[in-house]
Amino acid sequence: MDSLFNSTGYKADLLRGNTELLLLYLISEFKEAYGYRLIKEIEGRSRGYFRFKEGTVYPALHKLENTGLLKGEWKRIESGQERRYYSITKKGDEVLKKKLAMWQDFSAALGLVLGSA
Amino acid sequence: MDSLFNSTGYKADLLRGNTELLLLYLISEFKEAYGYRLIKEIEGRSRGYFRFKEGTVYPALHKLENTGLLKGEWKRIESGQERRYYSITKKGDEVLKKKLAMWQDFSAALGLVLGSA
DNA sequence: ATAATATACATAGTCTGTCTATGCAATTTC
DNA sequence: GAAATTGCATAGACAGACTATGTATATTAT
Repeated sequence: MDSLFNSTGYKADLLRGNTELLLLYLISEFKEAYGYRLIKEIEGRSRGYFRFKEGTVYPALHKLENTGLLKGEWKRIESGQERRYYSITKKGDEVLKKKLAMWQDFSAALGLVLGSA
Repeated sequence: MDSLFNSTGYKADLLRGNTELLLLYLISEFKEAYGYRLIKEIEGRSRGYFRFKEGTVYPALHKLENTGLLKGEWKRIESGQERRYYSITKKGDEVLKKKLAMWQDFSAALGLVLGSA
């Protein structure tokens, strides 16, 4: 199939570069969050628009941790399950600010070209 | 270098999926346009923000023509140079409308998550 | 005159983020 | 006890934007 859409309902390409922004933003807001929770939170806040794939989120979190933007820690909850909790680092906070500004600049520029800022 | 930016000044990832939107939009507005003109027009309208690469635009135009969204035609101008002029097809116009709506939905959803629509 | 810049198009190859698909394991709900 | 949910993981496919390079003519600057 050669559709504009994929299983998520939106074009995956649009997400490029914004996944990290969303993850950093929410982890910063929550102080501490784990992958599964983030997937559900993003889906909820966007009223079901975003439906992040595990194959997108977990590798992204690993990368953010490996590059020092997040700090991860395993915690065992009452039920016995393990969860990896992430918190944002100082460096991560700086990158978050930059990515936010980049998104705003980008969408403003696109609006300029489309004549409908 | 592990910068957030590339030579264009913005993160290339953000452009993903939006290049075709911009090209279709401007060709639709101009009725007829050629690659080099589009590059300059997009740069001008975005006040220098977008600086499309030839390696991005020409292959994109070829793809849009091959998939029937654009119709291309060689024309020789007075100076003797050849230009390939593109016009939008009926199918291209439908896709443009969809892509515009997709962009609006996407940025609205992102705004919801970021709590700053 | 001639060197540099602008116009105008082309394409092979690289890079990388998202997706698909699959796997494991415990818990909760039907 | 079967199915769905929670929770994490990763290999491989895919595709779009980039880098780099090539061609050719025209214009501007020195």
